[in-house]
Amino acid sequence: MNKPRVICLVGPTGSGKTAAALLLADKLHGAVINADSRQVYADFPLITAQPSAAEQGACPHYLYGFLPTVEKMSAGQWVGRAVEKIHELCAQGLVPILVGGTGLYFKALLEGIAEIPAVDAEIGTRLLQECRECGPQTLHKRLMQVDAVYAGRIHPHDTQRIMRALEVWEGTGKTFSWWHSHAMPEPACVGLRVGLDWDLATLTPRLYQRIDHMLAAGAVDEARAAWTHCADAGAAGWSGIGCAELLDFICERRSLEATRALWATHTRAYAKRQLTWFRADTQLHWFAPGNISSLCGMAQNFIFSS
RNA sequence: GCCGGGGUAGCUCAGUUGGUAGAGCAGGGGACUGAAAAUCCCCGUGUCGGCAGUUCAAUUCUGUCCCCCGGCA
Repeated sequence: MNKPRVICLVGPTGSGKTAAALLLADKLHGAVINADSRQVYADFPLITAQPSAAEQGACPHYLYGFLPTVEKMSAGQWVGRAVEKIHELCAQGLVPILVGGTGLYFKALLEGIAEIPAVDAEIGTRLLQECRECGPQTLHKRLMQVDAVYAGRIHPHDTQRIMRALEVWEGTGKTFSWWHSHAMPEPACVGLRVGLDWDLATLTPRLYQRIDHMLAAGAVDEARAAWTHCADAGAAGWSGIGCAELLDFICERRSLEATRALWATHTRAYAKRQLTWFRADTQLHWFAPGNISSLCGMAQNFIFSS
């Protein structure tokens, strides 16, 4: 059986993916699936720039704004949900259009992500405690003993990756590297990767304007309401750019002006990191933001001439 | 006008018991396998406010001038 064909639309934050996706959906008779790790949160539709109600009404949209702020999403979980949706849409004769800015999610979907069983959360908690006491280098040394290959690829200060590799080792009895080479699934679909090409300097003023629009449209109220639902600053949903900065404003730790400025620089820095990720993807086809029709053409070709 | 406290990297500041200086943030580049809007790596010459003096040597000590912030008038 042939694998489903999907369109993967990427680009840095604020690059116009939402509008381009609607055009694509119209041309291809498609539906949109969110591929953004922040737009899954129900409490932050404005701050994470989820498509508006009107936009979502233009064609079917999935995996937007459904997750409570306390809950975590992960690349693996997301792939599971996305693949399920892809099959559903194909069965309905709709072309799946995956749209978002989370590079890892696309990579996991299109190239596979090791099928590692869930590990007991207690292990992670314990490791983190140890890390606080002894520092990440100590744990990195331990990782070096059990999985020199992976340990050699990451930096001794990269707490997050060291923790993950150690918890997989302790929780499954196999090393992280072992899972990577023995448990890679066949990707569930074939995707055309198209991206909206911006240079940072041109994108930056748009990013700043968008923050002003969000503020004018009630971003502060959105954050206040979210805080009444989840008053835990450490919750997964609060780590989004804008959310954390706004929270400090709400708690009167920072002025609105300073909040706006910080939010802006963090957004810009994030767009830069996204550009770095996407630039390294040799299979990605770039399109000028003003040239969506070419993008649609390539997508039509990919979907209908196979 | 007087008395304090300051003027060092784009910003906030540290420091040099005299041998021309370094952190965080910002900025640039990069990595990226279940937190990825995360996490992490690499990149720092700047009249150390101006001028003069002491000294082999001053950003550091002295004098003076300019500017900023408090307080007193």
